[in-house]
Amino acid sequence: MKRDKPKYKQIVDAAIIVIAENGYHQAQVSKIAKEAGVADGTIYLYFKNKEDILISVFKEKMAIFIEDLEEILKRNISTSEKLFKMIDNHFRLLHEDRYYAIVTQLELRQTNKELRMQINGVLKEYLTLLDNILKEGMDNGTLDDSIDIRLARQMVFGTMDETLTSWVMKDQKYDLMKLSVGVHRLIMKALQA
Amino acid sequence: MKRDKPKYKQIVDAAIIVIAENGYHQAQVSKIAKEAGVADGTIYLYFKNKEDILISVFKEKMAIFIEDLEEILKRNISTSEKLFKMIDNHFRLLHEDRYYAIVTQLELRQTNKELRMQINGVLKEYLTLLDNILKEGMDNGTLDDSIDIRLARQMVFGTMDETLTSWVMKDQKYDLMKLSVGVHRLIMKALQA
Amino acid sequence: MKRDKPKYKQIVDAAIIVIAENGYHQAQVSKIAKEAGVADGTIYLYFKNKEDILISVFKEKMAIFIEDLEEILKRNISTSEKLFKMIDNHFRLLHEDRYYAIVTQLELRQTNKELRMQINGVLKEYLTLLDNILKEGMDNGTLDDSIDIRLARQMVFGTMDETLTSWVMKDQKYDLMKLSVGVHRLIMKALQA
Amino acid sequence: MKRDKPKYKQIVDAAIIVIAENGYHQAQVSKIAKEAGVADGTIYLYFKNKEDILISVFKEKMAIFIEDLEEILKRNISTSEKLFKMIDNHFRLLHEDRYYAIVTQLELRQTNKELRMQINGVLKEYLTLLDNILKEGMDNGTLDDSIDIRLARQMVFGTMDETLTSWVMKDQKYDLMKLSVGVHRLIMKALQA
DNA sequence: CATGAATGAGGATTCATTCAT
DNA sequence: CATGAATGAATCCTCATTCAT
Repeated sequence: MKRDKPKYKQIVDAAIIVIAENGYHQAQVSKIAKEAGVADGTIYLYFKNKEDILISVFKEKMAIFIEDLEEILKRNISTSEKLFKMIDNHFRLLHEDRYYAIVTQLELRQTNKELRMQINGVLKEYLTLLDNILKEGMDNGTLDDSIDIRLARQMVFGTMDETLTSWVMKDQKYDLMKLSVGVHRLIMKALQA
Repeated sequence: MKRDKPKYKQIVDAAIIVIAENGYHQAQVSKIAKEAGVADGTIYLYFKNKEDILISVFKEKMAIFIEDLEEILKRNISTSEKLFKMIDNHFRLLHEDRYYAIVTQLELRQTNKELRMQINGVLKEYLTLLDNILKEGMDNGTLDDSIDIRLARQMVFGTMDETLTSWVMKDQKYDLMKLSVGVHRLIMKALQA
Repeated sequence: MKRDKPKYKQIVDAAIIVIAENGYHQAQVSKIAKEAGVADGTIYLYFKNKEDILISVFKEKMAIFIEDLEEILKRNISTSEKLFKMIDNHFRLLHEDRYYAIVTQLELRQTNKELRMQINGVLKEYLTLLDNILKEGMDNGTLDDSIDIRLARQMVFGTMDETLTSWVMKDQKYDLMKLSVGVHRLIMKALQA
Repeated sequence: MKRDKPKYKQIVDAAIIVIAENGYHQAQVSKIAKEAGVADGTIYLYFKNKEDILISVFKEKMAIFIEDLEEILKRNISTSEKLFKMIDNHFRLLHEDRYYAIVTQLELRQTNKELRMQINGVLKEYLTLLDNILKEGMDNGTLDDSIDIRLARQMVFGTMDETLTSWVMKDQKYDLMKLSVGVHRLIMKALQA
């Protein structure tokens, strides 16, 4: 499996750094190769083309988000706590990797429609898990089941996304981790039964 | 004033159509010029460069959003009603101009960081008016004044934005106008005192 | 019409020189542009792509061959004389343009199959005129009408082509024009009734 | 001797197949290696470089042409019969190996000037044998000794070559072997005393 | 004011060849 | 002898912008 080889990871990590530091449009393949410490041509032994690198950047990291969220879902805790853990973990993962935060919140959105469609496909899995928490909450009486599930999801994700993008655009100057409590409280107030 | 001349408006309108129909990356200056019925060079008599056209596209339309919102703020109605009018009017303006909806929610986000910083500058005026509604609500006891104003704003705008983007990405297949009531109710529930 | 503009001809002429001097695979677009005294991008105002330049090189010159041959066909001279004029004129045109001789006899044959198919399409018109001379000769009793017309044509063209290629590969060191009499005599002997 | 080892032949045969099936420009070394069932690097134990493979392809087969022609020359038959046997054998060898026919008549001509010079060197030996037949014919009074020997050779080879190329380009749809009689007759008529 | 022909910088990708194992 | 992962040079084309008319 190619993605288990060390150079695969080297290149994905290099891509994140190069995109974060130079911006999406200035992230040339040769720059990524140099950062990864491999020849330009080596990139193409592991990736079909440049787009394939970008998809992989998103997928590799998103896998961690999904894995964490699946673990949270399995825990024997309340719906409210699950939502808090989701928000807090999501914020934490971006807080811990400032390069990745820039890449997902700003740079990867500059891609063409086709690439974004693929990114959305990956994102969908994450949003489905969020839907599962929301449904569970509506079923167990914690959340207001008269609220449209899609609207609820858009509110949760929209609020998180806007909060994260603002934080990144302000050069991550304030403490993101302090915000998860407030975001959770607001969301719970909006959704509770 | 250049922006009062007929060709200025011709070019801005042409840009919206060309971007919406071809996507941001396929919206060449020559295509915009052709759609506007002017020569390529004429564009540069009215705009500094291509970025300037895009900023203007955003500014011209955003002026209407701001004008409408200022009018709403002046009305002698409750804070809740003001928020509803804001959401409903915002949705309506995008609902009425499907091209502009595509351009703001999808295409204009593919621009580089610098351009988006400028767009955010324009957007800020609109968000300040939203802040004014929120402050007013907190002052008159309608809204919970323990909520951080920035967080409240991010929730309101994030929810609206996520709702609009989903609608555009689903090819505007369902009725956006029906959603304003639900969005307003959710937001009020989250923010009310 | 683009091909009437001076730059069109400039570029075609430059392409012939660059290909002849550097070889087909070393004839970069930028080299052709430099030789033509225009910017790289200007090439693409007159030609769809690099292949289009090469087709045009062949077409432009071949038009002269065809025009001349059509004129020869109309003359009130014997079949033998027509064949001689064809050979002599063909040799003369390549003799007068040493660059074009290299390009057609050596370099243009290195192209891919697709391009050669297109070149053959242009060449076909010339060979059809040759067929007309041969048919006329068979009809008026000058040439042996028991010879397969296709074979006759292949003999005439094959002999000319081999003669020309040998001359070019020997760096055009001997006098090509002296050969047309011998080639004509040999061909007439082979074909005469 | 490297060329006696089994892998040498494997690689040459693989090259013919790969070039015939994919075309010269799509015949990558890695494809040839795969077809031959060896590693890419192994190619370079038997050949100096890619060009060297192509030369060898030509040489290996041309050796058969030459061997056959030498045998024909030794026979106690007339000059006319020798010429017929040469043409008939040449056609037959290409008729029996459709891949090689494609490679020599079409694909190997797409090579650069330098490689074709080398190919011509190999071909020269064959053409010298042809010259010997022609000289013999002129000496024994069968052929017209006033014809320039080089011109005679160009006519013979040019006619054969043009006939073969046409046959290959028409996808070898008609029976090549039936053409040798006609080609021989035409050539004899042209050259006879 | 308006035109549109001309400019020229910039980058993803392929593939022959090498060399450590 | 044999392998195959790694190398890195090399090029066509687009399109925002200019400026002579």
